[in-house]
Amino acid sequence: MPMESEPLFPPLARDALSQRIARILTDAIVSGQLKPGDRVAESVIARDLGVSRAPVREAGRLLESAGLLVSKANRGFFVRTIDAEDLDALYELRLCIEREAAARVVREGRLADILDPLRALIEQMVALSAEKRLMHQIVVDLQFHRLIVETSGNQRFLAVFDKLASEIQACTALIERVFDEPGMIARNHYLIIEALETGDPEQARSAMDYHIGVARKAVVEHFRKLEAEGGA
Amino acid sequence: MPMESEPLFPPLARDALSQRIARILTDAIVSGQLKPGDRVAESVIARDLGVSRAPVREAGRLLESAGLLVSKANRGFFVRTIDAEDLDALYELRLCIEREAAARVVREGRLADILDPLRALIEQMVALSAEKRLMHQIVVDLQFHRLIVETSGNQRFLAVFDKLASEIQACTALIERVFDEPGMIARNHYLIIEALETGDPEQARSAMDYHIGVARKAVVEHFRKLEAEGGA
DNA sequence: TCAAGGCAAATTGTCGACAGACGACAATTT
DNA sequence: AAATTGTCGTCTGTCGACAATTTGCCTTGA
Repeated sequence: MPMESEPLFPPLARDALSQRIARILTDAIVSGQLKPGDRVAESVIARDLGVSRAPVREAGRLLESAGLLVSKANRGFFVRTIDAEDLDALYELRLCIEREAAARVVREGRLADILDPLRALIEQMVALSAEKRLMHQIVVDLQFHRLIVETSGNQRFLAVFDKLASEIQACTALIERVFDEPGMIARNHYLIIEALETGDPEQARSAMDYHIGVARKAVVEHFRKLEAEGGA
Repeated sequence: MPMESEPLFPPLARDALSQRIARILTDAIVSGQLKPGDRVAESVIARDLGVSRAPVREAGRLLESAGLLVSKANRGFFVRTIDAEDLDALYELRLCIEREAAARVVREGRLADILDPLRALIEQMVALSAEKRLMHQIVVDLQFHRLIVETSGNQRFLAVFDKLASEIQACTALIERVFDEPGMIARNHYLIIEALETGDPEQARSAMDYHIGVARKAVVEHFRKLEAEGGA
């Protein structure tokens, strides 16, 4: 007899145009087709896609709350611009969350559940780094961190992280290659695992502090340079 | 000669319909007219208010990203339910943010800018506490904390705090009177100010830790009791 | 009596249309 | 020539209508 708890056919995601449209727009932003500050007019998108404006609008709101778009009254949506200061604030928030999440994972003894997946993700990163596929590497990087936050068991942490992650990913096209010391970033993640393995929440916390601190400094500096040259 | 930096006429904020509707719904939720789990049907609201469904929908999305509503596909909006575990996670997140914000305020020497307003807010709280106007007191309480987060200068912190605050406020109708030791909560805020005045970020951090920790425990316990008796 | 299936009401998802708001450019004044 | 005002096209905010989906009820059959 069939277990009804195991859906043989997942719900055939016809969940609505709006979600599909949101994905299309997201891809366009992440891939750099749409650049920060670009206007995203409902009517234009709707015409192009051959749908009415309603689902486009819906998708816009979705991406707005994801932090990828901003809307001005009576003017519609624009791709969110982000400056170095903003990025710095973002990373500081990320720090607060992940620091605590790492400590929680250790404290509640959940580390064993995810050690293997974490290691697998690092290996993926190393491989991608060797192939110079930075954008893809960043995705896996975020998956690594997400897994830790998810395992912390605090749903709120995860929600905030996901929002931050989507914004970070949206910057990928701008980041290009921040630092390319081959496989360095990837391998640095082993330090996090080691700290987690000590079983000491405080060490987990400070390892995460350090790791994110490094990324923060690198990314923010990179952005400051971009602003200095291309800046208004 | 007129200073053009001083606008004689402020921008005549004529919020869109959707914003007004969002406010109406928010009030209904905060005041307890709409209870957690209640259905909020677009069509019904639209009929009642005498507008079309579009702005109601918009308002729904707004409150969804504020965390007051949730939406199920093809089923519409429902007032968000919140359980003790969820509240606990919420307070843990709040802790992470405010702890760091307090430290930042001290570190960047911004305390002097807000000492007076903070004291004024505490006095308001004391007064409201004496009048047993708990719901109003909570609003002022949140303003106190918001001012600190705002002054920290990290926009991300503020954004997250505002979202959390709106959810906390939405629970007010359920919290009723958690603990009523007259003026106790209000006066406890002086401890925070004292810690901030030491100029030591670490003390600021731990004062905030303690303060929010107390609130967290009280609120969560209160909720557990509610669940135990009224629980499904 | 109860389960299965189907029908009807209600509600959301989507659409095309219209009026008002905004930005850009042209016309006008100083 | 610079600044102000008038005009126009484009886009959003809102609307009413239709299609698709869900839910609860009612019928039907064992």
